[in-house]
Amino acid sequence: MQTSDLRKAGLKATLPRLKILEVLQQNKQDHLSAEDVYRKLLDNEEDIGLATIYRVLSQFEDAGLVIRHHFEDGHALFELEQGPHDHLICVKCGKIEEFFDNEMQQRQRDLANKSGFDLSKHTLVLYGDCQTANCENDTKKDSS
Amino acid sequence: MQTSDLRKAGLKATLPRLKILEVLQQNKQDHLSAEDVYRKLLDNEEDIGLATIYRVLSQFEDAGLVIRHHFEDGHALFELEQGPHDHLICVKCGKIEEFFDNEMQQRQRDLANKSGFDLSKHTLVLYGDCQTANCENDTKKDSS
DNA sequence: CAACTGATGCGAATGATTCACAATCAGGTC
DNA sequence: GACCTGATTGTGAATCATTCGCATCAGTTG
Ligand SMILES: [Mn+2]
Ligand SMILES: [Mn+2]
Ligand SMILES: [Zn+2]
Ligand SMILES: [Zn+2]
Repeated sequence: MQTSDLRKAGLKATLPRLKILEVLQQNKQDHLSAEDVYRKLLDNEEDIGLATIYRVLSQFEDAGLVIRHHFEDGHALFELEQGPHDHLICVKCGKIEEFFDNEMQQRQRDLANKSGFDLSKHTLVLYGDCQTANCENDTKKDSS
Repeated sequence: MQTSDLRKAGLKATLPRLKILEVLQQNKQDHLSAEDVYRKLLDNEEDIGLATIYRVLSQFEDAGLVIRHHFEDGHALFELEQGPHDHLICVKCGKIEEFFDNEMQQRQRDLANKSGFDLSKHTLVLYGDCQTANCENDTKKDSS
């Protein structure tokens, strides 16, 4: 039960929070907007106010449970914290892939230090053409 | 004269466009919001509508004259295109430094290829504590 | 310098996100 | 278990950055 996850984060285990966490866990692989979460909850007969979703996602972010991204369109996308990784986004179909490269992380740390910064986090997004068969058709509209 | 820059980009050399371009050139080192540009123009007695600034900045972006960034707050910041470089942002004072690392770029290309992507651009931002004496006071856009 | 066409300026519209606040709930206390 | 109290929620209104609509205006071309 994720009740303990919430308690551990210093948050009361309320129903909205449990349901939102559940949606995030069921979509580990995706990057969801607040609206996406809202819709998925509605599909599940859970009518939770959009403002609550925004509030809870921010609380989760503060608690280190989720990561908020601002990819190129400026809108926020959320995902469950699952360890460090970076993103590869297809500029044609919008597909988002994840990857992790230790050597790159190391080099980033070195570069930051070289400028006198104490690195705390980073954002790396690679944009390109995924060149797959089903690209382009599937134009930027995935869910469920 | 930057009139030729605009013509070359296929844009009419109008006064608003020339003035906006001028502001960008006078602030090469900064990353300006549309509002910032608007204010700087007002300071210069140039009263250009904010909507025009947004429109022109987008046109400049399409023409490859400027780069639009969405750093963590989601709001757009613009800068004149001046060749590839990445950013280092102080999480305390908001200072933005630039750097370029060829080896990193190479590694990014390799990683993208490994996933079958044809890399077209990337975004790398390192966040950390700049640890300088005038950090924290200088708070450019911070509050709390 | 007239005509054509695109560009501007304004204010209204939009869309994502936040706020205000009264009603409700979770979690500890007897 | 009932009670209390502060935290949390739902609702709608408010905000903020950004975009649109449209009447007017200005560059460019010949
Ligand atoms: Mn991810
Ligand atoms: Mn820059
Ligand atoms: Zn694709
Ligand atoms: Zn600093």
